[in-house]
Amino acid sequence: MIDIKFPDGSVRSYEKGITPYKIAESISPRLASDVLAASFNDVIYDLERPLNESGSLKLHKWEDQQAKSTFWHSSSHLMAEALEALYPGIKFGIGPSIENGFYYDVDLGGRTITEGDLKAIEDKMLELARRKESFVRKDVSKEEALRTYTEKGDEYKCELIRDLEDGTITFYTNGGFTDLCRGPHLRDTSVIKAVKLTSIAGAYWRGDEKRQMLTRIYGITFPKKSMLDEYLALMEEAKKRDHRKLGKELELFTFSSRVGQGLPLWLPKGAALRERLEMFLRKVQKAHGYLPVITPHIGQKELYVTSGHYAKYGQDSFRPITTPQEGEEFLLKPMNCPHHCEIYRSKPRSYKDLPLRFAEFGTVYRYEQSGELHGLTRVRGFTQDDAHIFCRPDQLKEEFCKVIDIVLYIFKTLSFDEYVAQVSLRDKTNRDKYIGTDENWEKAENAIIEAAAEKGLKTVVEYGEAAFYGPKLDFMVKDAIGRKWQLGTIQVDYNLPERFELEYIGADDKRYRPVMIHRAPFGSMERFVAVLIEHTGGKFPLWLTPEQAVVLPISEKYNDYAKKVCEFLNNYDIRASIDERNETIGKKIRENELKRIPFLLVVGEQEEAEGTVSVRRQGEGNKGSMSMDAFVSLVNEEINNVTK
RNA sequence: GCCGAUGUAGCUCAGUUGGCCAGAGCAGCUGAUUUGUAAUCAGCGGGUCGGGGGUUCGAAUCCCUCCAUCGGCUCCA
Repeated sequence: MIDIKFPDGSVRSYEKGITPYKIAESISPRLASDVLAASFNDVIYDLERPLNESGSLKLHKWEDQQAKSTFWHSSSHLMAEALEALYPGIKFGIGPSIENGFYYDVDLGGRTITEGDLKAIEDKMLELARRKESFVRKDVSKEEALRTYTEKGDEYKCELIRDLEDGTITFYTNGGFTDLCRGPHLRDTSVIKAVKLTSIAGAYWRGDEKRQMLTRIYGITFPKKSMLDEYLALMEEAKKRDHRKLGKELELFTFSSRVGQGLPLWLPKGAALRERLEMFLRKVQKAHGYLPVITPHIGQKELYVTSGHYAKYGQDSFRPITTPQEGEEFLLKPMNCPHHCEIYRSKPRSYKDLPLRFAEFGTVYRYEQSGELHGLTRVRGFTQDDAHIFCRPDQLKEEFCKVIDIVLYIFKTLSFDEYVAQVSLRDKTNRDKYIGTDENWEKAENAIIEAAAEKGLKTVVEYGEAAFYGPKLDFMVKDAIGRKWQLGTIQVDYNLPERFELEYIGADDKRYRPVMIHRAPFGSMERFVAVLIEHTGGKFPLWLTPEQAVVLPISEKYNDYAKKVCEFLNNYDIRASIDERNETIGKKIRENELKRIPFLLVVGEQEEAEGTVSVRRQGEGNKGSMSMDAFVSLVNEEINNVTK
């Protein structure tokens, strides 16, 4: 007998060799039908894999990530089975589960698959799923595994097997398809009820651009048809919120192939929005002791040779700008830090001067690969809400805490209510990758961890994700429809102070090296505006939105009164305009609703007589009429509630 | 940069066995209408069919090339 401990702490005894599925059955038939995978001593197991020792067991239903990943991994095998049936001789790369679904990389020989073929593959998958084919696990020797795939002529699998250790290799079979796989898998295919193959793309074998390009087919599956419908509805919603689409519709920004790829042009409304965000941040930073500085868009090549960026990125980025002066070369700045280091160096610094916090909305240029450009989220010219804090090592933690305060204040004001912070630390097994002393790293990593804990941040720690020059803290927010975006970052840097030989004079009159913190709560104005558009669906908060109200005269007879209303509001710093086109009131309402203007003020005979406005809130309909003063208070109250 | 797809009016999109002057809706302009909470009516103007080259009696349609966009891969100081 073996003892199985459950998450609630209870322990039950079972016969040795019992499977997680049988255990689920012993608890309740309902559980047995819902359970998709199990974790035994924190390792994910097949439900049919015998348990031969005592340990702790958790049964995973769909809600658990472990269940989803098992479900999708099995789905990728199901897709592979369907593909092999439809395209005999096809070769397989890898087919893992991913955050939303799964993919499989395949080599079709000379054939191609297009979007039009996906339906047939989906149908085949559903047909196979209904056969209730079991996933059967089998241990094989390395020799046998190699022989199987050599016979099949699948060099990709052979390569994978060669990297595996003998004795750890397993095959899984579902129906007529057998795959090299460590598992785990579902009991059988019948629980896969809904299938959607979402896209098709090229992907290099093992992510190496010098190697064979395989065809990657993406898909997602669910245990219920209704879940697929929900998922597709969410995708639709995401499409509606796409910042590229809304940016065009709301006239916020555009691109021109004549200006160049990845170089956004901000239209008047977008510029107004962005400027307001900058003002907001400037105010917050001023209150936190930041000192605004301004630096040029270019710098001599030597500056970046000193910083080390030229050696690392010089060949792959914008090339130097030459001048009539022989040998003179300038670079577009790819970052603001070197300039800020030179500001630090502009005069001797005392330990009493620190921390120094230099802030700049600094526009930088990076030659991103053309295929990587995407709307405003990935561009070649962008403006960082940058600042560099130069401090003493003993001030590091406190400064970190203060930066976290700013970031959280921003999230709160802009209603990003869900977020996690990722702490990126060194890869402990490979210290050569990093510069700086162990002692400093230790100090910095602890400072970050402690600061995050003190501020009550929900964090995940990632080892090996630190930059070579220091550890960092990145913020990921969840938007209104649950998608995750990376925004702000806070990074510790020991490298640049060293390279620029930054110093301060200590209390003992000796020279010391300051620590530098890079931080950008938005990341960049471009990226942040993109995320804000997708988060709000274009319905920006009242204090931020380019146009707060529009006055709609019922007919041209009331244009004069509308003008009076508009001027009144403008006097109170409310951003209002008039729609005095000769159109029906219905049409004006429709169009201004679509422009997501928060307040529509209808005025006609009655309003003119009473000196009122009839207020309509975007998306909420008619709110009745009120005096102009009352409307001003209504707006101001809403704004003050958010930004105070 | 690589693989695949796409590119027709300001916007959304029709238009392939290659064949009269390339279409629609919305937007725009002109006029009528003077409107009470999500599209008033009529008329008019607008397109190097992404650019360039080629095949053909004839190209939006077929081929080559370049550019841009989209989905991925790789990358992200």
